[in-house]
Formats: sequence, C-alpha cells, structure tokens
Amino acid sequence: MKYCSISEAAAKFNVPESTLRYYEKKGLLPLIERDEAGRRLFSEDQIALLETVIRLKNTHMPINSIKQYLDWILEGENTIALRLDMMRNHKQAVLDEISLMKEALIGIDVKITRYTTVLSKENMEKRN
Amino acid sequence: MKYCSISEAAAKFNVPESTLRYYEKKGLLPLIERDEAGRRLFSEDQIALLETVIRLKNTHMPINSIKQYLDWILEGENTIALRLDMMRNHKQAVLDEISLMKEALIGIDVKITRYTTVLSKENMEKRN
DNA sequence: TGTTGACTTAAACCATGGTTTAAGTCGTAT
DNA sequence: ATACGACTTAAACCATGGTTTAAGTCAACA
Repeated sequence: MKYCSISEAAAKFNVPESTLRYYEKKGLLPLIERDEAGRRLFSEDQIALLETVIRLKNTHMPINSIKQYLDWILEGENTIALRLDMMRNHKQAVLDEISLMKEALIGIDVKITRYTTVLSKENMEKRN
Repeated sequence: MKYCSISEAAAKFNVPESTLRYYEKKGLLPLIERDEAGRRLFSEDQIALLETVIRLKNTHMPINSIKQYLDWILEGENTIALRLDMMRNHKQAVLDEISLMKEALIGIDVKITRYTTVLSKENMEKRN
C-alpha cells in the first residue's frame, strides 16, 4: 500500500492542511494512522474516504451529518439502510438547491441582458 | 402605491422578520420608508429590490458584495458597466458551483445504487 | 380604559467552518 | 553539527450570517 502525507493529501483535493487537521479533530477522518514521528499517513482507503467527505462538503452537507455518516460506515453493514436513507435525502436536498440556484440565475440573466442593452445603446449614441 | 409590513414582506419571501431587519442594518434594504409609528413600509419597488437581494443570497453571493451592488444601483446609470461586470462574474461563479455539485451528485448516486443493491440482495436471501 | 398583538431598538448571543499562532519535534541536506 | 523544511499540538482567533433578548411604543378592539 502507498501512503501519503498530509501535504500530498491536501494538494490532491486542493484544500489547506489545516482543514484536514480540523476534519480529523471533528471525526471526519477516523482511524488515520501515524508514522513513528507522529505524522499522519493517508492510506488509499483514507484517501477514498476523504474524497467522500469532500464530495459531501461540496454539496453543503453539515459537518455533523458527515460525521454521522462516517460513524455509520465504521459501524458496519447493519447501518446500510440508514446510510441509504441519508444519501437519498441528501440527494434530494442537493437537487432542490440546484433548482433554486438555477431559478435565481434566470433573474440574473435578465439583469445581464438589460445592462448589456443599455450599454450598447450608449455606445451607439456616442458614435453618432 | 401599495405598501406592505415587515411581516407581509417576510411571509412573501419565506424568511424571518429578523433577517429583514438584519439586512436593512447591513445596507441591503436602502431607503425603506416608515409610517408615523416608525414601522417599516415596503413599497413595490422595495419588494422588487428585496427579491433581487434574495436571489443573490440564494446563489451564495456574500452580503458585502450584495451591498456593493445595491450601492451601485443607488449611484445611478453611470455604474451600469460595473454592475454588468459583477453580474457576469457572479453568473459564472454560480455555474461553476452548480457543476461542482452535479459532479458530487454522481458519486452520491454511486453510493445509493450500491446500498440499494446490497439491501435488495439481503432481502432475497431472507426470502429463501 | 386596559390589554392584546404587531411592531420598534440596541446589544448580546449563537452556530458553522474553518485559520492562525506559538511552541516544539523530526529527517535530511550542507 | 546545524540549519532548514515538513510536520506535530492545543488553543486562540476569525468571518459570516444570522437569531434572540429585553425593554419599549403604538393601534385597535373588548
């Protein structure tokens, strides 16, 4: 197995190292190993788990909920129904949020169009 | 012109009244009028402006930026180029965020599929 | 006339999600 | 040998975006 350092893990996901330390403290990176000097070692499994964490973070799942999800993973197969339920609910929340944003984008596009028109008219007058 | 109270405005956009008071304090609701008793009066123009604020909020524009935008609106026509630029940049940021979320959703769907499969296999075994 | 209910304010409080600091420990290249 | 860079910790600090509280004003209704 290949292990990587905190700086490599941080680079891989483009987050500060301090964030990874913070996540570990919050229970979002359980079972991280250490070398003899006390440095964190990210195994491939840990990297995969971190990817999941970052995915959930990117979809605005609160840290407490992410922790709950990870706790269920650690607990084993008998939490799969709970995890499935959580992921389904979360998926719907994300879809709702995307809808909200897309609807807001329509209003923003109206402004862009209006401002563009005003500016192009101004320019036409200047040229006359 | 029809005016509405803070409770009506709050109901219209489904936000707490306290949020509207907070927004006014932050400069996001400039020029709100008051009746003789000091109560806020939201004109139709104000409601339209509030709709814009909420639209920007729904697309995660920070309050300081929303304030900058409103300040430009108050300043008049000679800030249109600035507003256009801001809206274009913001639109791109929103599109980027939506992309990120959609990509994360793919990973979430993988989990949902996997958990679903596991559970349905379990159920098949139970029936045997 | 008095008591609700809707409103007002300033200030305190809170949750979330990190970031920064200070002090110290290693491994390694010079 | 030493100095540098990468790492460690706990604790303090910070920004953002509100929410809550306490104390008061006012209009309208019984």
